[in-house]
Amino acid sequence: MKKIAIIEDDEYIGNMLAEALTEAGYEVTRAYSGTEALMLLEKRRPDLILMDLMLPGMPGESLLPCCRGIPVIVVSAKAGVDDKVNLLMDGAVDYVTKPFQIKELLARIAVRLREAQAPVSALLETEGLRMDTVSHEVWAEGVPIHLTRTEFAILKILMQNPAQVVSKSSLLDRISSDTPDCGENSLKVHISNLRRKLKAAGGREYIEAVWGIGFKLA
Amino acid sequence: MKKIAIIEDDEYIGNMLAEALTEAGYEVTRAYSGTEALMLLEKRRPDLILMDLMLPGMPGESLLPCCRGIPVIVVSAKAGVDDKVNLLMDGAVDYVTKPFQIKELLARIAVRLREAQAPVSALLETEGLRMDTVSHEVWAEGVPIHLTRTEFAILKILMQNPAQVVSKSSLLDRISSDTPDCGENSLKVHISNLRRKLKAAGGREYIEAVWGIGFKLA
DNA sequence: GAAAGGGTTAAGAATTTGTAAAGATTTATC
DNA sequence: GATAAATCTTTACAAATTCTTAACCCTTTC
Repeated sequence: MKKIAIIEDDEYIGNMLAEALTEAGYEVTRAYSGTEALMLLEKRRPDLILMDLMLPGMPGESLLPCCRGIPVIVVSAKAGVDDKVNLLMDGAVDYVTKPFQIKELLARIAVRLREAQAPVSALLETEGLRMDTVSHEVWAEGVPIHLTRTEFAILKILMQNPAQVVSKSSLLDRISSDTPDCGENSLKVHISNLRRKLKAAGGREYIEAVWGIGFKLA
Repeated sequence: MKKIAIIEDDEYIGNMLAEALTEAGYEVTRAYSGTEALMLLEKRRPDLILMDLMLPGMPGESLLPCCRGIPVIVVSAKAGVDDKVNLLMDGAVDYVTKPFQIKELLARIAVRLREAQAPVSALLETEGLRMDTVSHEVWAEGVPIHLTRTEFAILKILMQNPAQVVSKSSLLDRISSDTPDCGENSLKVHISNLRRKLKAAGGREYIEAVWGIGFKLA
């Protein structure tokens, strides 16, 4: 569970934030002044910090350099462009002006927490078929399959339009950047090869021909 | 020099952005439609993307998933909270509403580029391989390896994108700051040499070729 | 039953990748 | 500043993979 620190002296806003964040599944810790915040940073290293600018004892600006390594979102009533620019340049990763919509703040928090984790992958999934368009891997019923560039491109288009008929001309057009010389004849062969590989791994038919129109995934 | 892609069909706004960014020291490339944007992404990997939502041919929402790995800042006239939340959840890293202050946008751009630059850690690790990007040391299965500058740059890119296929053109583009004269032929040789060194130390293959696409770490 | 669309196979053409060696360039050393 | 070492690029060619063509069959439609 991700830990979020709220550094805010206003009781009302602080409570509202704490409630919303707890409900969203975060673990919340709070500080009401700059000195308190410093202790909190040391003791319970939060994954993200929400910081008000006007704090008793210490301006938020002075606190920023102490937060190195932890993303800080500034929540402030100061709406001036120069305020924003200065804070962002000083190390804050985002700046939200009061009054704010809690939904938007939650989304911005999610963005910052999302970034550290999640290795990039783009998964396409239909019944029985799985394709990672980033690593160029394909599985049928969990069995890995080796596809050539063109076969991969064809299957990708079909999987991006599941249960839709894709015309031959549309298919040819969309793979033309990879293989400009591919004609209808050639496409037939690629589809045939693709089917053979899919069946060998998955044990059943995946690509269905729609007479006179094109192809679709079963 | 950092490359920023502007995906915007409005001439006036696009020009203004391009001018401001150029003046701020960025290298700007532009696209005026969704399909154009896709080509641009593939050909010249930008470090950051500024995207308008309402594009001819393709809504920005559909373009977002194709930008994986590159931070996208959405610049839109839609100011609704739900619009923002949806886009941020879909993968955008920030959302700026028109009209906007160019100063603030520049600051937000700087934040995202700052983050991308400061590597999460100086140590890159994948199965069996370890790289210290600061001291320029590399180990395979614990055995130290001496790599040349270009070999190091290539391996670094592959290790920053584990299990992802990196196209040859993208690879060339990203090492061009180190070795501007390196062509596809030369790249083949570097990869070959790199493989030999890795195998001599680690005893197995690490770099895998994906036919017609590029290379990836096994 | 003829015509057109779809499916399969095999083989040669074309493309891409892998490796070695030599020349060109940069960097280090004395 | 000259020489040696290291590194990078080019060239050439072999090996592997993939693409297209062409021929032939089957199925559907009219």
